[in-house]
Formats: sequence, C-alpha cells, structure tokens
Amino acid sequence: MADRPRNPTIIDVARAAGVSKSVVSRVVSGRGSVGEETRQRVVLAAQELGYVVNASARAMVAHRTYTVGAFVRDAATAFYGHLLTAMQERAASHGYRVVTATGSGRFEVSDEYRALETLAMLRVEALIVCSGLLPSERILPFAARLPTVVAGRPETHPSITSVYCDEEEGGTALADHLLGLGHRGIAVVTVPLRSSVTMGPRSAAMVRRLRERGARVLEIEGPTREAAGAWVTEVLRHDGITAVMAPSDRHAISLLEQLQLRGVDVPGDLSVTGYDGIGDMTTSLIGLTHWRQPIDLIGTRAVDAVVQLLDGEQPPQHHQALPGALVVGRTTAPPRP
Amino acid sequence: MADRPRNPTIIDVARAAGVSKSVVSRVVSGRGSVGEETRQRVVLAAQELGYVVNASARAMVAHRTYTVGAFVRDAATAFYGHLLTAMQERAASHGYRVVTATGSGRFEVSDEYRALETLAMLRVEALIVCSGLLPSERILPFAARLPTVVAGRPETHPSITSVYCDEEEGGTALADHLLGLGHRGIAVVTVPLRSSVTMGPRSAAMVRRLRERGARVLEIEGPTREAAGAWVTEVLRHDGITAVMAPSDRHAISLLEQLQLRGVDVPGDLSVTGYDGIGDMTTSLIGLTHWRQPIDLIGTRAVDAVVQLLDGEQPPQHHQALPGALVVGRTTAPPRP
DNA sequence: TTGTATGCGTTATCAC
DNA sequence: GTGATAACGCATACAA
Repeated sequence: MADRPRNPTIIDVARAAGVSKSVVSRVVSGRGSVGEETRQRVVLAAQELGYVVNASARAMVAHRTYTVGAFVRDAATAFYGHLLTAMQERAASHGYRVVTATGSGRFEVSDEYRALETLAMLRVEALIVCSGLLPSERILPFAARLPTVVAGRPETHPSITSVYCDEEEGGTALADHLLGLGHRGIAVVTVPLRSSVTMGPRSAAMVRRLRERGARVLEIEGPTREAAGAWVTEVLRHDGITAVMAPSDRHAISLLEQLQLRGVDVPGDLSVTGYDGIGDMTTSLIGLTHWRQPIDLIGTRAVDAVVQLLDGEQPPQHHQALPGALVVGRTTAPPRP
Repeated sequence: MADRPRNPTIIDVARAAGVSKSVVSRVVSGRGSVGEETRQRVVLAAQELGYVVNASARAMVAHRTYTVGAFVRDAATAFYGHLLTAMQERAASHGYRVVTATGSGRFEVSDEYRALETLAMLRVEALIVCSGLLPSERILPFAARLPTVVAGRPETHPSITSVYCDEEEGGTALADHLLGLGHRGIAVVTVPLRSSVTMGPRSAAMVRRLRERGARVLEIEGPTREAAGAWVTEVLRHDGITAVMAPSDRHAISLLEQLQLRGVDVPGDLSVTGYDGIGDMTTSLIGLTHWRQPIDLIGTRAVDAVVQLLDGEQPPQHHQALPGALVVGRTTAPPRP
C-alpha cells in the first residue's frame, strides 16, 4: 500500500475539541454522559477531521465484533445470492454485520478450511453455514467453538441448529402432483447424498413416494447439469416414461433445453418438474412446475436463531422446518392417453 | 453474547510451549527467524490450543487490514452475484479479503451512507463500487480518501478508476442487429440516467443509433420492470412497430411474459432484445438475443486495478472498457413483410 | 461531568 | 535465536 495519511483517532479529535480522549470515546460510542455543549464541540471536531471509529481497536477492548460469518458455497447462484441478501438485511436490523466467506464456486477441502479460518481470524461471533455440500462432520468442530446454524439444508445433528425447508415434504408433494395427474412411469434425476445434502434427500423422497404409490420409477443419477443430454437419451430409451423430475430448477432448465433440441413437447410428450423457485427461470414465462422454498424466510430465521444463540437463549426449535409451496406451472399435464 | 471461553492468545501459546510471546508471533506470522526445534513446539502448542491469530490486533499494529470493501447495490440479482464471486476469488489470489456492504436491494441515501461508513470502520484499504444507481458525486468523497474503482458501469470522472463494458457499443450493436434484419419501427424501453448509469446510457445509445440510421423510434420510459404490461399496451397501440429493445435481460423477460399473455408471437409478430447475458434466462431455452457483458472479467479487472492502486502504481488505464459480445438468439427475426 | 490510567493481542525494535 | 518492551486506538473503572 502506498503511503497514505493516517486516519484520525479519538486523540486527534480530543485535541481538536480541547477535551480528553475519554470524552470523545463517550460521545462516539454513546455511552456515559457528557455535557451537551461539550458533545457539540466533539461532534463538530470529529466531522471536520473525518473521524470514523476503528472497528479493530474497538473489538480489541470490547471482545466483541458484532459480526457473524456466513460460509457460502457459491454466491453466484441465485439461491445463495438471495439467501445472502436476506441475511445481511436481517443481521443489520439486529445490529450485526455479515461477513461472507465464499469459495471458488467449488470448494476444495483446503479452500474450505482456509475460508473458515479467515472467519475465525476475524473473530466472527457466530457462523451461518450455507452449503449443500459440506458434511455435518466438518461443521461440528466449528460448532463446538462458535454458535452455528445451518441454513437452507436439512440437518439432524443435535448440536447444530438449523433452518430449512423440508426436503421430504417438497419431494413428496411433487411426486403426488404427478401421480395425481395420472403419471405412472416417471424418471427422477437423482443426486447422491454425498454430492448434496439438499438435492440428495429431495430426490430420494421423490423416488420413495412414487414407489410407495405404485409408480414405475426410472432413476437417473445426474450429479452435474452438463449431462442433461444423457438424461434425455436415457428417458427416451424407456417406453412408458411420461414425466421427469429434476432435483433443482437449474437441472430442470437444462433438461428443458435438451428436450427442446430434440423436439420433445413439454408437457405434451413429457411433464417436467423443478425445485427451488428462485430467480427468473420459474417465472410465468417458462412456467416450470416446482417446489418453492421460502428463501427469504430461511435467511431471516437463520439470523434470528444466531442472534438468540448469541444472547444465550435457546432458539425456539433446534431444527426449524419452514413450509414451502407447490407451484403448478405449465410444464406438467396429464400424460397422453 | 453469552459468556464464552476466551480465545487463546499468543501468550497462552507461549506459556504452553515454554517460550516468549515474541517467538510465537514470529512463527505464526512467518517473519523473523526461530530455531527449527522451537518452531515445532510452538506449532504443536498452537494447534492443541486451537489458536487463531486475531485479525483486529494484527490490524492495529500493522495499520493494514488486507481487506477491500465492495459496495454492492443488490447482491440478489444475478449480475451482482456473479460480479461479487469473481471479485472475491480474484482478491483472494492477491491476498486480500473482500467484505461486502450490500443493501436492501434498494438503498436509501441514509442506508448507503451507513454502509459506506461501516466499510470505513472496518478500515478497508480500498473500495469497489458496484451500483448503477449511486451517482459519481456521492462516490467522490470516498475516492478522495480511499483508492476507489467503479465496476460494471461507465464512469468518466478523472479521479475515479473504472472497469466496465462499453454501454455505447452494446446499445449500438443491438440496434444495428435489428436494423440489419430490416426493422424500421422499433420501440425502446428507456431508463432515465438518474435511475441507472448503466441502463440509461445503453438505452440512449440504442435510440441514438436507430435514429441515426433512419428508423422510427418509439421511446417508452420504463424504470420498473413491473410496468411491462403497460409497455406492451403502448407498443401495440402503435402501428408499424416490429421490435422492442429492453434495457436489461430481466426487463426483456418481463416483456416476453406479457407478450406471451397477450398471445403476441415472438419473434413472428415482434422481435425482442435484452442486455447483460447473465444467469439462466438467456440460455438456449429462451434464446434471448442480447448483449453479453464479460462479467467475470469485469470483476477480476476491477480487483486488479484496486490492487495496483494499493501498491501505489497507476492502473494501465483510468477507464477500462472491456469488450462485450452480441449474442443472437431466437427472439429476433426479420419483420413480417 | 471530565480526566487519568490500564489493558486488549499483536508486531516491531531493540537488547541480550 | 530469543526475550523484554513499546506502541497501535479504543473503552472503562476509577479518581477528581
């Protein structure tokens, strides 16, 4: 860094106002009492000098940073972007800042560790983990030292607080929707649990429900969206498949693209469902039938839980499952007779 | 915050390792020399105690935070979400952290001020401003105290560095594309400059170019995407309009939705263009013809510029205009004869 | 109400 | 190579 003028300190302000630094400290922090006239002088002096409190110095003596750390896997996706915004906003209303540690979209284990360590260096007072990939075991060591809540994904570990939208419910509802339309042969693009603790359970729930109710299920393992072409090939190879369930809206979009390329009519030839309901792709334009997660609510509740934890209270529930909603669009219809 | 065990300090580590705190400081910071054997003992002790450096304390004495502040208007939009991610990643590779100040989507002036002040409290070493709304005059006071670069929007002020994708070029290219297809009556959804310094110039460029080349232009002022229905009404009221240009992809999507509702065929009855090329909506599924901004590049270049400024160098160019690209999709076609 | 003194955790400058 | 010691900017208990 090039040489730059030193930032003014309370001492500079004190000198300018002709008082002691204690007085300045009191007026800028708002604690303790100062004469109204003195206060005026100090405020004025501070303004003239362009004084701004030094958060580091304050943190040192206060042993507090009023900061919560958000570990986000990929802020570039609409889901996490929204979540982040909701959390920032809510945290601010509680008097906390949110500092984000986000990774290269795809965290390596070492990156992930570095990210968490950075948060620790910053002395964040609590942690909000937003990542469908990070397994619980890797979170536990941090949860042991810091109030930690997991947002946007199911979590059952007793020592971790969580806020999420029930994946079981969503997967089941979508399955029921298709069954209700009369579909009996349904393909499900599944994601292994180890790849995502959100998409894993939801696709598993879809499969389970469909089987429960006697449908024929074609499972297609589809961890990466790039393989959508292969999924379609697989689906078309089997007779009697009249619907495809994707584990996320983005997966569904990729699917729709491929179907479009091959001239497969949706929902005429094939019904398609998504999952999430975030962003622009599920708008009326595409009309994707999907399960909608209450993303803003997840964000605010996660922050609320963290704040309660910080206040030494116990959040109302250890694991908060928020209600989602089935949104029926135009990509699902009864199968062709 | 509930009472929590104090974090271990170098003193704790020193005691555990049987050395002075100076030694510990040297091994954790990597400066100065220590005996290999001693180092081992210290590293071990640090690990056992779960020691992590305190960034605040370090910042106090070092007068550096290795942190750059990003002021982002709305991280929930795909554009800023991507930008943020790109910046984080690049900054990390330079050894800097990015702390984000983002607002309620729609900043009030006071929020905006508070956000910037928060960044100042944190003693960010530089500022990256990503907001199409914040006028230059409001940035100048900060630019005077901190190396500042504006990312993702045109900027001509001599004391502000900027990295962006030329709005003139994009608007012009899209206009030329439509003219080349044979359109002669074209509606442009414009945004006033005061609402957005990105969308303002680009829509102005569209209008200018179309007029230059003799087309009939219908200007529709459309600051909010919610009014898309009204735009369509306006367009349909005029005879001979065969194309509509939107100031962003999201505007274009809203437009397409409304056109779909009214049964207007795109591109048969009407061609439509967007702008940005971020997110999922411009995928082949929708096939929106648009101008694509090199968003990742904007992010990395902005960070590079900031780092150079920090190093006391002058960035190669004060105002870096990065090349975008015309992406022709399926929402534009020659007008019906 | 105001001022003084102390300590927060770290790095840097010295002696040793 | 190692260990005291002095800042850094602020809050606070205490004295005035």
